[in-house]
Amino acid sequence: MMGKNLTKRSEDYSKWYNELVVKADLAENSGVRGCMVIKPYGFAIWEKMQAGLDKMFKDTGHENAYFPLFIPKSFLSKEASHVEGFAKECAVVTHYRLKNDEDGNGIIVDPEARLEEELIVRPTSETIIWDTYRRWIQSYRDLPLLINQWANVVRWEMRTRLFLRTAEFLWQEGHTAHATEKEAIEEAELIMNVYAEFAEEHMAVPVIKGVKTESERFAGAVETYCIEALMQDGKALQAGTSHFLGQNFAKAFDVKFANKEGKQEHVWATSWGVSTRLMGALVMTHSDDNGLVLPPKLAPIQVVIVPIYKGLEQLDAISERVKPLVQELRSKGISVKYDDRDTHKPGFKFNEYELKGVPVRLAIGQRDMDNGTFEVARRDTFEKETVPIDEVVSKIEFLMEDIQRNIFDRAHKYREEHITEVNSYDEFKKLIESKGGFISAHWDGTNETENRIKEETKATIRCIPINVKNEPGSCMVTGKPSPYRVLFAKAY
RNA sequence: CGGGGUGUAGCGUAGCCCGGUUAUCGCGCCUGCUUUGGGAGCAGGAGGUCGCAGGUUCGAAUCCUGCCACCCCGACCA
Repeated sequence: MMGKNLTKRSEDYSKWYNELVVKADLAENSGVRGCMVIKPYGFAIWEKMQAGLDKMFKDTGHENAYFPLFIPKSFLSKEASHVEGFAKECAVVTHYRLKNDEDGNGIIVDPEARLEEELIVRPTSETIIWDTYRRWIQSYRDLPLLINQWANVVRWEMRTRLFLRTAEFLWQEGHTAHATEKEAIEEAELIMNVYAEFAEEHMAVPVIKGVKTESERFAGAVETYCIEALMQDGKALQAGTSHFLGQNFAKAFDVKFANKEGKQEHVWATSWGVSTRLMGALVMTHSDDNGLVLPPKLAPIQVVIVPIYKGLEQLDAISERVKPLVQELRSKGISVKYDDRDTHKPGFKFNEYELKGVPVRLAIGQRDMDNGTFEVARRDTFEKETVPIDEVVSKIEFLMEDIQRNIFDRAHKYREEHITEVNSYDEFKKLIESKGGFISAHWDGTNETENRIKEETKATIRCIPINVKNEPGSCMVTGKPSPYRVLFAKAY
């Protein structure tokens, strides 16, 4: 089944999901158009992501709240570019009742039960939140308002992809209100940095921080900050966005506050979000042909212990030796599974936990019982080592750090090797089709050129990197002046 | 939404063009014995509204119509 060289061949991305991810038991298609079922093991990874992000939000002064799933249609149309961006992909609730059909067609929508105003299933919550904020904000003393919500949203996409673009997805969306423009911009930048830190420190996924060009910007934003990751097949993935919304929503929803001088001003806003798409990023960054490779910080099971035995007597003896080790590891906050199922052979279990990406595997059989050792195997490099019992805990503590660091370094090296500077459009076209990855090139700053490149090569400007160095040059397409290089890639 | 493709047991599939016994095979599942340091072997067994609804026909998995879902390409997008 496995071993089909998925990592190098996944320009056919469905291989990732239909063979690798699903067989690793993370998720499956639900049969509802474009929706997925996230299975327990996959959801456990998401819960760890949630916990990590949530702590970072709270540490930076944010609070959680919850807003309604349904948005009155009229709300959505208040911010012009916002509605334009989302109108084409909204699920709409028009009725509130079913009934038995008199002509025997079973249950039908009761035509009598039409809503006076249709409700939109939220594609994002800016509108309903800003309608609420209007009532919550009166004075500069009410600011800043720093709120996040964990929720599901629905976007009726024409085409869906497991994890990367499902019709319904789980995410967090932050919505903040500030007294000054400067403070709001700082908030948007802060969150971009939080996202980048989470991606790199927790997910071990290296990202490039940057801002979007006008055409890639969020509907209703003045500036969109983003983190961009590179997958093993050479395609880029937008992993998170943070938007400076200016006063667009404040004006559309009439959210004003009295400043210290008693004058009414519109507030300045941000919104930001990451979604279950991060699960896709995690899988497509680290996995190999044997299945998932999970960073220890996000692995639901960090250490699995597999006994190798003949007969229940041996199993009992092994269990006795394993028990105190499990206790000690748990007391150190390491999640351990002792798999003493008698229904599967050790070899089967080895493969199963590799498929699931468990970072460290311990095996113990008669040989180890006699020698007072465990066999310690790491998922990222497949290295195996025999370790004396009293060194096992420190070995595992070392591996938790080392695997986390190693898979980041590996992904980072790959990413660095796939950022190519290019000075001619011919070279650009060649590279985007062959090597892929990010291409750093000069662009004249116009929509027209960006669109032309997209039409001719399918590559888009992923971002203008935040730490871009001034390097005047000329646009690879038009030859017009360009102040710095931007990053292009084919993207998911 | 446009083009192409698919839907048969939990999973993967043969059969469909050219309608005709009891719908094929593998994995998985159940029972028993032997196994257990890298996905076990043998023997026996269970499991099917052939995506859904109509139609043609003596007879439909197979032909026709409609619908639904999924996959690929395009447009769109976290």
